[in-house]
Amino acid sequence: MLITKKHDITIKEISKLSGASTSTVSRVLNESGYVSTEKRQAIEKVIRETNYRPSMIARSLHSKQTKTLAVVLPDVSNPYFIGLIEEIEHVSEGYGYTLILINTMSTGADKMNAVDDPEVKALHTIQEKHVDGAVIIGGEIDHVNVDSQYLKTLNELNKQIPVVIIAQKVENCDCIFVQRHINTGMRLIVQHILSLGYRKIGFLGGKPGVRVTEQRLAEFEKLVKMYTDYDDKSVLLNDYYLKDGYQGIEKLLNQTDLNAVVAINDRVALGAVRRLHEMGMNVPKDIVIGSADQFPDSDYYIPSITTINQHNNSLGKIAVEQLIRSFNGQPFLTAESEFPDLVIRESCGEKKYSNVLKK
Amino acid sequence: MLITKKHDITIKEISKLSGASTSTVSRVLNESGYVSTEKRQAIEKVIRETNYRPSMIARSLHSKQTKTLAVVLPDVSNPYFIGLIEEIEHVSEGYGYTLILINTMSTGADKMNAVDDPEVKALHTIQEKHVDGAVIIGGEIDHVNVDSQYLKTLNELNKQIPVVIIAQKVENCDCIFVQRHINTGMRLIVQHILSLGYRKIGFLGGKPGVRVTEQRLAEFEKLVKMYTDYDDKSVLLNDYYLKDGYQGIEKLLNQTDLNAVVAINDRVALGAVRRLHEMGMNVPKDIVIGSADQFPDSDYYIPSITTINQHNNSLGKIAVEQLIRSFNGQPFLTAESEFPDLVIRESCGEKKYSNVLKK
DNA sequence: TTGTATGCGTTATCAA
DNA sequence: TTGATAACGCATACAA
Repeated sequence: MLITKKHDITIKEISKLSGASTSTVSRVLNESGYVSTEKRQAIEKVIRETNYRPSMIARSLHSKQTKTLAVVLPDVSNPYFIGLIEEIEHVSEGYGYTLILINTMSTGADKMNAVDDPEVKALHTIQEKHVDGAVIIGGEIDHVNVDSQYLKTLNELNKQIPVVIIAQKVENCDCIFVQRHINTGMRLIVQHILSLGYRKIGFLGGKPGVRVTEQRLAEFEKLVKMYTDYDDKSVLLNDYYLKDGYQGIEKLLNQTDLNAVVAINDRVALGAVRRLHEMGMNVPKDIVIGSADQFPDSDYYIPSITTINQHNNSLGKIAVEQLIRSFNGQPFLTAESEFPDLVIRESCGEKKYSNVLKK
Repeated sequence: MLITKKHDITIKEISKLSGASTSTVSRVLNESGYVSTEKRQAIEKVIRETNYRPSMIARSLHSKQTKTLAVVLPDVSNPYFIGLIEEIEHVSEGYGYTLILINTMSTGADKMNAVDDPEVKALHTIQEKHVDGAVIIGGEIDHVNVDSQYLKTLNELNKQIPVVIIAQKVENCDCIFVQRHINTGMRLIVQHILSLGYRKIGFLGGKPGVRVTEQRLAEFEKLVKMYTDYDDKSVLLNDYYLKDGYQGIEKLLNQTDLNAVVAINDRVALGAVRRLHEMGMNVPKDIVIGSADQFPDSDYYIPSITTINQHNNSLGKIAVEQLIRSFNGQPFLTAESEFPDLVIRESCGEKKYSNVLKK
């Protein structure tokens, strides 16, 4: 059974059916120029009856804009990205833009050469689809050493359409950057734990070679060195997922003795809490776990996670607005997200636990 | 500072620069027809140097296909949908299709009239953008009484492009449906709890008026009535989120005495577990909580949630493949997801707790 | 107030 | 093997 879909109705047919020229139909479509009430009503009637909708693609060919934005990210299943997508979608919709979503991790292609690199491929797709602007979140651009081929492609794309990147600024990249406060969040959580009296503090999660992670680690080390005898065995980097907290915490505790751990985010924290539970240790009684990056739902965990609200979603709004400004030829503002907040919950315990300095 | 983006390079300019006609350039672009090695190399050189990429929108105007699929869903922050998006993205990418994402809840518009209805609007957008096919997940179509205006729009869209809906089949809708096993999952979890010996079992979460929820509830009631003295006070419907489990469990226990609860999904289950914890009750010792729909990560909760793996993601793959089949004029297969599996974890306890019939 | 003609970037038909 | 040219659906400049 071969399915034959009905031929799309065009402005020409509306023109014929209504006895007006295509120009006149176009005029009522765009509410531009003068059209007699008589003709207008006839045309509107036909449009209604035929369920006609002008083709955006034909329109785009003429107008040079597609009213479409692209969002590129490595992993839609990551809560950090999901919040951003939601916000970007919401704001874009408000401005009349539709979203194209590209999940670069989903390709699973080996990164053998530039052509097969999913991120480079994503940029090519963007160019072909002629979106009006693009938001890029994380991925290659987050690396300490950004692949030069990727960077080149990115800069070329940016010559054609405005590209906003949600990440820490990269020197030789011409795109617009929207970033989070770099060290504030980490400082807040580490100082909280130090203030509670803990002195054997570890760092868990995050990928080596990723700038945010390296920067957070540096800030962590700076602070911890200030107040404790720092031991670099108290650091374990792996990745950002639950399993990394789960597996990592055990390794970390085998390496060194700790009574507090800062996890790179709530997922890693949850993974760690779970493993500790299985090992017969209670959080926060036996060991406290804080997180440097709040994810949704972690207030429902047992224990709930003491963490940092980085106001990630505000980045999404800012990103889209920078794009819109760019369309209008307005200068972009130097953009940073809202100031991070410490969110005190259960996983680091309460004041009462901290009357004595915790060795 | 007004940003002037560089004029897009077109096939014409490649033609000029390479000294060949646009036809010839088009031929090397599409590897169609014969082109002398000499010309081909000249053209390829220019393409490389100029970084030229053909405009998909101009191509689409001619070819009548955009190589784009639309995905419409109510709420991207819902883990059930995220898993599907991920799968749909992955499979689509494999077939060379890009995704447009429409999150109907994000508009927040009041559903006062059909024109402002975000879901109807989404269908209009799809039509305008001339995507090749659409996947619709949940939303209005899930309601017991589907809005007639919406249904009409949906059927009209389906005349123009293939539309796959991931939901239980609706009688007067002509689209292709891809569905989950209706009652199997609920049966598995209820029978598990009954088998453990519990006899005072409640039902928590899900929205009244939504078909999946009503069907699951019906199945729940059927089974529970078979083995226990059923009391309709043991049912509380509200919604699908954490807060619904959190708030709902308390109300439910105020209504009636229970020693087991089936939650509509893992999020609701987690919300309930958390509230019970705060109320000083232990899960599973004081009360057991099972879930009818597995979400990611619930194996890390404390306690981990005993639940049903509905293999939701397989629906995403099936949906895209139905679309592709449709493009090729192949008949669609009656599609159901994989058979659900009971996932025994901690929240319903273990065998040892069930030696005696639990009143 | 309305209609004709042209162009947008590409592909395909048809000659050459 | 190659190059004009028409066509895709729409918007606009220009005429009428």
